Amino acid sequence: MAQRQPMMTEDCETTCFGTEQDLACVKEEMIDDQAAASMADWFKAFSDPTRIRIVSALLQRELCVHDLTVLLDMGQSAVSHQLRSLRNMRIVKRRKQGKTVFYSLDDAHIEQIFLQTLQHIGHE
Amino acid sequence: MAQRQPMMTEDCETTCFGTEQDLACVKEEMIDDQAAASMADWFKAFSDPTRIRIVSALLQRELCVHDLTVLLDMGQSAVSHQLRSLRNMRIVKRRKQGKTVFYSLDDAHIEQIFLQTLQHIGHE
DNA sequence: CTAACATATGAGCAATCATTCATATGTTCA
DNA sequence: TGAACATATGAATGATTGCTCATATGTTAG
Repeated sequence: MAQRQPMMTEDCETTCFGTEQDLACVKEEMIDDQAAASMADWFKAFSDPTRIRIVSALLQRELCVHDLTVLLDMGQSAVSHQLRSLRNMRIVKRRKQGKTVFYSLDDAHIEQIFLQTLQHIGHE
Repeated sequence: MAQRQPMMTEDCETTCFGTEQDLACVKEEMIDDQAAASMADWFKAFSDPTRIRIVSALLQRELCVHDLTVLLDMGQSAVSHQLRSLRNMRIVKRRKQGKTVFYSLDDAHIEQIFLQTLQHIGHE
């Protein structure tokens, strides 16, 4: 625990390869905290099976909430909650028509990201 | 709550656009549950700022655990725990050299995914 | 062998999350 | 207006997560 302080000075040049300068250089190129948080949030939006399935359905066409509950075989409230977070992340948008609310994708890149990831997962 | 049963039969053709057949067709094309879970897990691996920062550092070069703790300004245990989950997801691999363990990326696609996402987040 | 070091890991804890339940809002139809 | 419907939302709850603390494992030097 108290080994952190002495490490910074000299040891690092001997134990790990690279000098302090090299480390500083890596730090310079690293993503900043805010960007890291944004990026994590973006991935987090897709980090749940229910949301993945919703996006997968909406990739095919616009759908109302009820149809999504049927497709996902889930309660209306659960679907609605997830749609809200997808909406907050600007992944999904809504269109109201009478009593019904239709949801569709709000981001042109999603299909590409989706297919790319599917392919990546595919060969495992 | 009890409105789900009657919905399935006729209402859907009137309230939401599309017939039951159309819905069945969407369901057919939807991602299956297992693939949805895999995909969610993959995204989950990148859904935390600490892991994003680790990957960001490793994108530049191989690094030992200690150097990562310095770069991230975090406790050794926290970094080690996150490295383990990245390792379990095959995002990161390790190479042992004496006392030191060096980590590096284990997936060629990560840089592409990373840059693509950064670009996506960028214009907001 | 022992001491110092580098990393890994299990338990505990606070925070976040996904779902359910109950209810609210808003729309259409009679 | 009132009833039925479609969706949204707040509270409660169980599960998961990310971190800390303490300690274990493994390595090297003396």
